[in-house]
Amino acid sequence: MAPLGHRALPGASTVDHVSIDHLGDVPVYQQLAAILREQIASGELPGGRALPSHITLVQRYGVARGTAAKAVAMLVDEGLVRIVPGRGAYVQRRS
Amino acid sequence: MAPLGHRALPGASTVDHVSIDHLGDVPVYQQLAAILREQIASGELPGGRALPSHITLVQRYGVARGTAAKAVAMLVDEGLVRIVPGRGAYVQRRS
DNA sequence: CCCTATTTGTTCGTATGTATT
DNA sequence: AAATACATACGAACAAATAGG
Repeated sequence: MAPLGHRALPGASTVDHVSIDHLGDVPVYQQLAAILREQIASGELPGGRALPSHITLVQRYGVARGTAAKAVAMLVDEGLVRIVPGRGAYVQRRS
Repeated sequence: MAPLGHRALPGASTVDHVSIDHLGDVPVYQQLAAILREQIASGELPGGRALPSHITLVQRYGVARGTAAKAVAMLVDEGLVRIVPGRGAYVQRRS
């Protein structure tokens, strides 16, 4: 069994973002949720702003769409994000 | 149990919940396959009806998704169920 | 009104890694 | 060692809602 792609994410583009560790103990969807949660907390993703789409997250972080959806779903459960059907995911405006 | 013909509401599930024994000798996926097979045979799951999704089976019987998939795959092999990709698993219409 | 594109949600299939028996 | 079971992850396909042309 091939020891899974061990390549260190070649597209390590301008680290405007944190990379995902596909080999560590922390699940990918939890890592991605943590990244987005941090961007919300820091104001990089302010209230009312749309989150990157699933497809964008897939391209930007190298994860599967289902994994991206799972990460966003976590933020929805936490009340940080609101889904608008057919539109996208938006950062909740805090009162 | 499960008196046929007294169904007031279409979606009202008779909670005749058969439990899975995770400690016995019979593999979980075989137990689950037997449960579904019985529901098909009894008409509780008639021809054309969609089987519960993997996720539903996970929540309802407390098994892993892979185990639920394995159980459904058995019914497919037996010709009792037909898979429609992206849709779900449907009970075969018997002639 | 119809068509297309975008986005989210959900489905099944499959593979991997780990733990247990 | 082998079978079983679970969690995670990726891929592909279908559906519904929305928006714009």
